Amino acid sequence: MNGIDPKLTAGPASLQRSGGGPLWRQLVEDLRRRLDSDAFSDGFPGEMALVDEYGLSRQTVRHALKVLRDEGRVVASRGRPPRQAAPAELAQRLGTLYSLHESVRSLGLDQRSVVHTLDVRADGVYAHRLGLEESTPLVYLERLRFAGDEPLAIDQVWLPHDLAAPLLEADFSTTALYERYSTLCGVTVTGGAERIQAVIPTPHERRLLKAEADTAALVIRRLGTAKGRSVEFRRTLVRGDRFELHSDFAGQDGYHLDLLRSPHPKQCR
Amino acid sequence: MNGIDPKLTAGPASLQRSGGGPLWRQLVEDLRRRLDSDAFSDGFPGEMALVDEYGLSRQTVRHALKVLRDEGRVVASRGRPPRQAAPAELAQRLGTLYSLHESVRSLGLDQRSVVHTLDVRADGVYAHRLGLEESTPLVYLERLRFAGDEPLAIDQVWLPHDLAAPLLEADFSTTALYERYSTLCGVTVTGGAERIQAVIPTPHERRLLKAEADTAALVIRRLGTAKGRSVEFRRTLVRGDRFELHSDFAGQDGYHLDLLRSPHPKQCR
DNA sequence: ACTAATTTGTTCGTATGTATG
DNA sequence: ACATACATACGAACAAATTAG
Repeated sequence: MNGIDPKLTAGPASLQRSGGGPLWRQLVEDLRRRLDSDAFSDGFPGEMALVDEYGLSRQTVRHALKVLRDEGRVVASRGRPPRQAAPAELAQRLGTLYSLHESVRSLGLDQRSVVHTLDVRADGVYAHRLGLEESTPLVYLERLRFAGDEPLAIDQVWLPHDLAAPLLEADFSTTALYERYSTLCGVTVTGGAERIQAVIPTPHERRLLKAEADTAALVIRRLGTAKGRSVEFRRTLVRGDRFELHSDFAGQDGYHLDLLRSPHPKQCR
Repeated sequence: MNGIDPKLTAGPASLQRSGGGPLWRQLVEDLRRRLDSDAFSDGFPGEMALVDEYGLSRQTVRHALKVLRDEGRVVASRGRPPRQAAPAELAQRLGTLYSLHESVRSLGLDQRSVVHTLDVRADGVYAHRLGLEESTPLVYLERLRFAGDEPLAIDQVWLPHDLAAPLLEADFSTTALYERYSTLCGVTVTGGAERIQAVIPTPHERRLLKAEADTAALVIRRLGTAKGRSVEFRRTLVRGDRFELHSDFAGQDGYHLDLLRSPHPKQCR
């Protein structure tokens, strides 16, 4: 019937009434595909528009939209005439690193950063981690992040130069990389993965962090993606004596990185 | 009308058609209460049974059941004559510590443990963490856990003696605390919280773990709850050179503790 | 092994009340 | 006031899977 590959069109795909799984799930996947391919840049369709477009009931459309809202990809509020797409809905709960930022902010502390390096370079290792050729130029940003007066983390970020070139002129002393990546380059990190390890900082790192000799640290490595492409590799070294992860698993909250309440627990049985 | 306090009965409470919030939420709370008070031990009622029992529509009942399914307290599938309750659905995705167990098992490694201590003691600090009087007797279990030949973690557990007394006769060399806590004591851990920190092991701990001098470690402290009561405090010290946390945040997978692929990454920029 | 009954999963239609722009 | 959208709730129908006989 439809000769065009639905994966390559911005319009709606035809849904299978049977055998293709629940209709609402098919709708979710199709809308995700269209969101990723930058359809809806002129406004997300309303519920009734989707009902007409796909030939589904309102309840089914609503079920699909609820999934997208829960994912944070669509925002909605009562009475808004069209629906509002949220592909530029700045970093919501993007894993642990974002919760670090929120944790520090919620304590009323400054989010200062000192930029150590901001340049363009070729680095085969990190280009490879971003899924790029080894000679691909990368924007490299290295900062020392503070919470109030004390240094808390060393942050190293590698970004593809073809996307991140405008950032070379930006000021990162207030730690708003994602905001600038989005507004200056049109790249909004919406997914990815993090790996967290316990390590002992090198003497150099320890000096930068002003940490005691017997202090461990958390290394967080993040690969951030946008629209299916890897757009960020980040390595953050967080002082282990000031931060910890915690999680409730009665609900399904996931993990958050928070400031410790006690100043220096060290072993702290 | 109903002279008996509904909080103390195993039967259904009467729901308020207005003023008591959404009917489905009242249903959820009432079913949670009944699950906690060990009703349904002879089988969870089906959808239609609940429709009759509470006088609601099937959709409203299903809405409530969906919440309970998402919580993991109820499982369901098509065609199964009654519904199946899952209050004894042994440790499903109980946070990071369980994923450690799964990670080691999925690599085909033995889960041996060497029990260092298993006794009854009073410890004000840990009794307090369990929400008990400081003089309350606790069952204390300390094990060294292995994955294959190498030691991976030191595990210390404190349990209320009035619940865990039968465990004093059990064998914990195969690391199945939760299974035995459930079958021998009728206590099934269903919720709780974890805190994770990076630390440097003490020399004693380092010797037990056979770790190098420049190895950091993760401390995981877990407070486990069952039916609203704290039933477990656990401190697990995991070798930082063998384990790491990782997480995808495109979906909402949460964090998992996994064995590292590389044998000794140490700093591993 | 087959059929029929049961039960859940999914979707539709419909309706009321509420909140927002 | 009005349109739009959300939340809730009910009823009905069919599909899919399981169990009972």
